[in-house]
Amino acid sequence: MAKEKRDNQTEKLVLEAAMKVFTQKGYAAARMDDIAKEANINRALLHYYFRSKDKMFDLIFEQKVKEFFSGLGQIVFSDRKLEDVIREMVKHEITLIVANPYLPLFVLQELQQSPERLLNHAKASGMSPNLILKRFSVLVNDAIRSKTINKIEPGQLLINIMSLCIYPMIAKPVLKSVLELDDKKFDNMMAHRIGQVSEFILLSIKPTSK
Amino acid sequence: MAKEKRDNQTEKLVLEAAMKVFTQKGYAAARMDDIAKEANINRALLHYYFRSKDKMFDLIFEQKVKEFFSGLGQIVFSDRKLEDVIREMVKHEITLIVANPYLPLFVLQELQQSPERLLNHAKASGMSPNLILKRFSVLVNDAIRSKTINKIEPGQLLINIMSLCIYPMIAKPVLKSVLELDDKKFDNMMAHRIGQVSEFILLSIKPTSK
DNA sequence: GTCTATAGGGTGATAGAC
DNA sequence: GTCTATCACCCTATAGAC
Repeated sequence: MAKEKRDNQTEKLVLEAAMKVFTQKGYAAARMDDIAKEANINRALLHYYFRSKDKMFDLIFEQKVKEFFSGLGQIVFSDRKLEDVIREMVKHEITLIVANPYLPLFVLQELQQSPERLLNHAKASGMSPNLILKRFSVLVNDAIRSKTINKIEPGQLLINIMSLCIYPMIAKPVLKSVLELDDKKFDNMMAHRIGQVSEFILLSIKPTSK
Repeated sequence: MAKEKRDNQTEKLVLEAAMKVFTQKGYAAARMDDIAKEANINRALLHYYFRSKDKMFDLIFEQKVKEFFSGLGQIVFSDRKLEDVIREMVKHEITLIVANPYLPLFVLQELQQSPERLLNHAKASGMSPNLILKRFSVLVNDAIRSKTINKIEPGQLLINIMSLCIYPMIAKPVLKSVLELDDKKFDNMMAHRIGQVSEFILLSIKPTSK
């Protein structure tokens, strides 16, 4: 029972351990030994399941990039009006990020080293970032034309939304210190931001002269 | 002339090379050999000037944290009205970051590994992040009381400002791909954002019923 | 101050017993 | 499938000649 029930569960176990170590330390600082210990497993077994550190990393990175981008597509391509789309985007992004605190920094860090990986992986997720922008632009420009919102460049607005959702978690150590929060209070603050950020954005694009 | 004029210039040369390599690759992935080559110098010389990789790193990291935080203090403690303070903050942050593209990701990445370093270094810069927040809160709360702006939590507003300025550079590879920009156009876009972001923020906090 | 050579420790990967 | 032992390489750091 101790040594048998595992089999193909082990692979999953190892992947989770690797995910944790890679995302927290980055590729270069991650040690095969860290991953092995995290999974309560022998170092040699890692190579038995996934030939090399590189192979393991690629597997995880690809999956994480998908997580990072997918979901947005569904929201943007729904038939909701812009205001609700924005609310949904903010809620989706912040929720995802609170559940995966190390994800954004990890993805962005590794992406600097080899930016070309982005396109491949994102496309493999069935929803390219470009498509999302194109659709979002249509929504924004329609809203501008119908005077539902103020004039704003769709690309800038999209950047603003992402920034407001993602950056705070990346800067967690700074913010914890500056705002004098412990981990629990920090998470509460992030949840609180779902409403705050939506309001902040919607107030900004609301037509000035009603 | 080739081997002599250096002397104490070499130290500076090496620090610049180290800064470049460390900020681009992070501590773990940075190689002493990379730094040596970047500085056109022998590997052993690095240890002659700065005993170890760690010592070198600390020196650079401390300086970069200072860059990251200083300047904000002067702006916040000036006598300008909130609107101008915000404009100045945005301009200062984006300008600093465009000039040091790898700085934010580097600082934030290394900060995750050892968050406690933040307080020491930030305080050593003579302007603790906490002080900045305290002062900023006074400005915001005064403006709220005098109906100059809408009600908003000062901490949230500060986070928003930082997010909108810093995140885009961290996500540069993603944005270049999504917005289909080359390096030159990306820098132009960031410069363009100085005005865009200021407007975005000020519109959001502007009193609704004038 | 600057170089070459090398020590010393760590890390990814493999061989081979069970 | 799982383990121990070990190889081969890489990287930091130092010793010592010049």
